[in-house]
Amino acid sequence: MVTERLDNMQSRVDTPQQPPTTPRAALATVAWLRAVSGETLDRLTEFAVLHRMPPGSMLFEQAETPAFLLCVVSGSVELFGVRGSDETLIELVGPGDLLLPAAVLNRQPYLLRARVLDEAQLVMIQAEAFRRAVASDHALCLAVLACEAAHFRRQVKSAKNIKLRSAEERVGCYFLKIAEQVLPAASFKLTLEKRLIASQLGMTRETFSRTLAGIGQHGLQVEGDTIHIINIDAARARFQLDPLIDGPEAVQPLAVEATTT
Amino acid sequence: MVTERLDNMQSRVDTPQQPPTTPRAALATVAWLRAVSGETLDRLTEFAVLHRMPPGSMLFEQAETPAFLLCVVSGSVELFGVRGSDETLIELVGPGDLLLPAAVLNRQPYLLRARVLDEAQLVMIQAEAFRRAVASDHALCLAVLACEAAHFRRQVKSAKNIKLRSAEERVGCYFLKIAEQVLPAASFKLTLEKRLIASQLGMTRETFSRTLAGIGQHGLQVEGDTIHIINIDAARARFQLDPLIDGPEAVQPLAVEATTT
DNA sequence: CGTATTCATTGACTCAAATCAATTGATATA
DNA sequence: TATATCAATTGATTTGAGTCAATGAATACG
Repeated sequence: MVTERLDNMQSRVDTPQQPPTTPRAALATVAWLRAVSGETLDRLTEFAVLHRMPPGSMLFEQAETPAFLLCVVSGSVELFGVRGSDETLIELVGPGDLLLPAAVLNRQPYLLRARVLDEAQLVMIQAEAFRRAVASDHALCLAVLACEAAHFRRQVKSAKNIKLRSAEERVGCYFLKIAEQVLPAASFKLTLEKRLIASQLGMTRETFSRTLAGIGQHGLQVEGDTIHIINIDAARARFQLDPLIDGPEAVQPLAVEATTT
Repeated sequence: MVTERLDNMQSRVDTPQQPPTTPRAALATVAWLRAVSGETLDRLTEFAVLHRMPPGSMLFEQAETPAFLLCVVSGSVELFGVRGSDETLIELVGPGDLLLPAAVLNRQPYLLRARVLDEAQLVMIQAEAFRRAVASDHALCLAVLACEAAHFRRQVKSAKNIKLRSAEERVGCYFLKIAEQVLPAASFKLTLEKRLIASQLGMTRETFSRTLAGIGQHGLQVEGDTIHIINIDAARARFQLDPLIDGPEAVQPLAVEATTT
């Protein structure tokens, strides 16, 4: 029995036994900032604050102009596209990830609404301080580029998932992907609320709920928030995972071959 | 009567009367590379080639590992998500844009298939040379970051469009957006094939075709590839453009306030 | 405690959009 | 000129998925 929450998210450098208490210490836990100099991190966090926010906290609203760059240290944040009273989950962001750095860099309005899902620690860096640091520190710029590249690829995968697969296939692949990860466990629990999975997969709660029964016919029995892996081969036969859709997309620091010049 | 093809695309620095004949000259036409030093552009194009490709040419296939970074100088390129014999248009790329730089930077497989739409001139830069240049030149790194940020935001907008709007709304907003841009013209022509618009908007050709009749009831009469703006207010009333979905998303070079340090 | 409130499930029904199929028109191609 | 080929339209039909509504289960709360 394993949980799947972190599968969608960035891995931490290490498992911090005690949470960081300063912005500086918090950034030190972010894996993809490894190559950035201490001085730059000092500069970034000089006027930064580290906040702990309870679930449900609104971090920013769609169309707002960013005042801060937010970095998730722990917990998780949901990013919604909003239209009137409708919300659709566009991205789920976890430890080590930035919240829409593209908007902050470009001084453009946020395209999404951000709300805390699991109680989160967040580093808040002044937007202008962040821009200046990116503009003046090459290593940071490279790291942010890698981060942004990962975000882009996640979006493309999500678009392919939604445009190329039926609702049942999306749900089936979502479960099968987790099942493959937790094998040889015989079952696993969902850590995400079903309404969020449904929204992320581009369907209504009801449709999602209904497809669960259908999934049961293909080796994955759903019982509440527990999924029992009854027949993995049947699931594999019905739902074919595609690494170009279902594969993980981690932030990769840019690696170049040794310069022979 | 105005065409709309370029609306989705990057603007050129200037309108080059004669097309560039060397990779170096080609990169000089790319607006967002303005701040990059001539030496770096020289280094980038040292082993680069400038190719002219006819419509239909396949540039790379999904799952391939990038050997080159491709930069579109003129013409346009379609990027498809592929599943078996199904293709869905994920992005349409025009002059001045890079083809999936994220994959090239990360040495990861392409998530999409690239095919020439309008005869295109392309600069092909060795992948490793590109990575080295980004790793060693801060200005280039910043420029690519801005480019990648724009791509990310385009993807988010597309996801919101598809997940929050009905098929008719997507089509209506697509046309209305162009109509607003060409006003006070009374009509405009589509430069994109309808099947491509349909695919980009996440629907079948047939559905797209049918919605055209419905759109006609709201002030936008479709006749072949010409759209007549009969009643712009009716169209505005039915299809509400949202800048956070329909707004343009150009590559913006990072600007920082003057350092007062 | 009982009582809201939120989430999940289920049923009945509707409807939007896909599918299948045929036709037209336009553009190549032999 | 006849013949493929492909894009677009249109009709008939199916179906996948949304909507509306009711219920149960779990959790929060006064």
